[in-house]
Amino acid sequence: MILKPDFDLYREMSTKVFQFLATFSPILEPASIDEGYLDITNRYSSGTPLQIAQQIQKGLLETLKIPVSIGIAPNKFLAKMASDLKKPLGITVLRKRDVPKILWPLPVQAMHGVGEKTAKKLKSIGVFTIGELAKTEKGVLKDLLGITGVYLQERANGIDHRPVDPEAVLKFKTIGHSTTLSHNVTEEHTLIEVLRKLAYSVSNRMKRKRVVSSTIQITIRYADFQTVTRSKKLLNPFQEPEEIFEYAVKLFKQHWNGDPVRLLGITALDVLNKKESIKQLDLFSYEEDAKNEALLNAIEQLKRKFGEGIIQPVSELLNKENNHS
DNA sequence: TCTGGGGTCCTAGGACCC
DNA sequence: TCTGGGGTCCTAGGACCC
Repeated sequence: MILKPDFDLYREMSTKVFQFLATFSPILEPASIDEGYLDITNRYSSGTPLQIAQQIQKGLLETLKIPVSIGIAPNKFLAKMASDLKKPLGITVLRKRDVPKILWPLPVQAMHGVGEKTAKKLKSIGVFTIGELAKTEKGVLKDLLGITGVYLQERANGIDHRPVDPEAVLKFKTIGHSTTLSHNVTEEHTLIEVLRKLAYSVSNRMKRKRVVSSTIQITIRYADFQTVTRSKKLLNPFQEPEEIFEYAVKLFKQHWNGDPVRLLGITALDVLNKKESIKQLDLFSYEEDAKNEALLNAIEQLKRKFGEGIIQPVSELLNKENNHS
């Protein structure tokens, strides 16, 4: 039976699930529409971790008819791995001391964060399992994969210092919309009309979330699936649909090579809370600018007289006193 | 498996500055 | 006229995830 997806419904259910989870601990970090981390350290009054997990699983199944799998572990990585071990309606405890026995025999691809490309690179140096990854020297992995390699090696050893961050949802960085066209399109005016619709969607979402952005990006996917992104940082923050449309069209006309297009997208990068952006403007009002200039001049003079070393103490003092005079 | 839509994080080169 | 060593910002793309 083929059904149409209904993302409004999924989002609504997702909100209910997270509201329910929040009753167990305020330290809740949604990781996607259907996954999240809950820090229940110091929440033992509600029961043991296993009892809490059972309450969550039972509660969600009975009230929302949502079956979930839960991983209980000392950090985010192990919890995620644990939740994947038993899949429908599982509860899995993964202790750090059990990592060698449970995780190490698994192929590297089973690790959260290792995809096809990384697995292939690891294979090229003879690393096939999580255990082999855990025992590989960090320097070797850094050369092969950069900082990601260092993180992966730590995680393969059960180490993950990332906190569960309930503020993370508020720190979203991009808002974008894209659409795959029903057929490949070559007519410019048709493509521009698509950009107009996308611009309005992006603007709507930005307004709902009360953010502005000063960097716009467009995505063009050609018939052969080759995908190109082009971005531009602008002088002033934007939020209005007509602004977004105008800049998007500009970028599109500059960079479209005329070939048939399969997908178009517009994304606002580096989005900023509107309140914060106003605050920043306030800080740099003319009056403040004048004060800052006087301050910078004073610092310059001190630097000339006493050398670079004077800068640190002065700025620390200013921070401490919170008094620019 | 001929591939939807929404994201995050990391890398790297070039322009520019002191 | 060219040079070293340190840094930031902007832009484009890759890998990965749900």
